[in-house]
Amino acid sequence: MSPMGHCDINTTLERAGLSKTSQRVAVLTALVHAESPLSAREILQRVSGKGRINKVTVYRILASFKAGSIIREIATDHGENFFEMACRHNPTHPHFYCRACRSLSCLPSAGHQDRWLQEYRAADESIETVAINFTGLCRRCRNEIARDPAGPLQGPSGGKRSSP
Amino acid sequence: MSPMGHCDINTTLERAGLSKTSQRVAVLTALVHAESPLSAREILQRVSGKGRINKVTVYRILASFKAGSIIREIATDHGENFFEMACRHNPTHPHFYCRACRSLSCLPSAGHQDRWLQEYRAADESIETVAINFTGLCRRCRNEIARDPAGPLQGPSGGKRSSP
DNA sequence: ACGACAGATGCAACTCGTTTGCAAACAGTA
DNA sequence: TACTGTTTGCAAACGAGTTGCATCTGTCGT
Repeated sequence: MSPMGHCDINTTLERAGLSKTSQRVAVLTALVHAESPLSAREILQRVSGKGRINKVTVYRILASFKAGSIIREIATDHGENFFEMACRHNPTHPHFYCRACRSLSCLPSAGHQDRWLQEYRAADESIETVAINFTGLCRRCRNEIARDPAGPLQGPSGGKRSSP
Repeated sequence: MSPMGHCDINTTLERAGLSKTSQRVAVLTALVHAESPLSAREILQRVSGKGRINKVTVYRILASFKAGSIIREIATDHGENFFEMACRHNPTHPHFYCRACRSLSCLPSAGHQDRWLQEYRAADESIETVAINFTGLCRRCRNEIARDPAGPLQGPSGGKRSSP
């Protein structure tokens, strides 16, 4: 989907002033190769195979990456946040969040987003980021509901946790 | 700031098919009179004075209000979500979230928001809501940092929880 | 007004994402 | 190689939000 895998791991870490540890390389690699934004949990899963790494370390690495503007964080209802590369190959764009399966996907850029950021920044220099988030049901969940309207996936409202 | 207080409590509850309990009236009143979106915690505080009410009840009431399209929910990094009236006196608009004091405020509507919702809906009917969220430092926190750059409020990155 | 019943509330305990404190492991440098 | 600041792992904590269940309360029919 997104033109990923372009960013060099070493260069990226260097430019952010971060030393090259195996854990940071692993997390960054996972993010660079991700087809869509990843949650901390997903990152931990993908990285656990290669070498020993801890949940806490993942969170700390993500915090340092965000501090170095290597990645962006995308908030969702439900508390679980997602992370994606913030390199020039991946300009800011809207996201779509499925309230049923709680997956996040990227939408084509509306083009306005960075322009807005500039405009609003001029008006009030404290603004640092813009996020445009769409919510609804992804195709798969919509079909699932059509098949079983009484299932665990309710209408545009419903409970928060989908799994018991 | 926002032209609130216009919505009749009874009518609003009735139209959503919700019985008129003292707790629902209290929560709805708090939201109608709020000058900016409120978190569940803030709602609980404001409502605790008037009659007995429980945290869980607040969450359940908010869920039912959202189900009835009485309110909108605004997600933030940090997991704490905010709620605001969704009546016709308060059309959808962007929000600004201060990453330091974690307050949420309303921004003037860019006008695009509802139009976008229509357009994207046409392309993929599963989309239900759009959210436009700006992040940064509010005026107060910016000044605070200027005064004490080594204080608890770091740069555009930093940790999440501000309190110990 | 009264009584019954579905729906709403309170309480306690829980889940889950995220954070903190501290000691052990590590990287970069002298 | 020894030294020193950084990074990691572990366990425990935190806070928002949720669930199960017993109790209470609107609402509706009489």
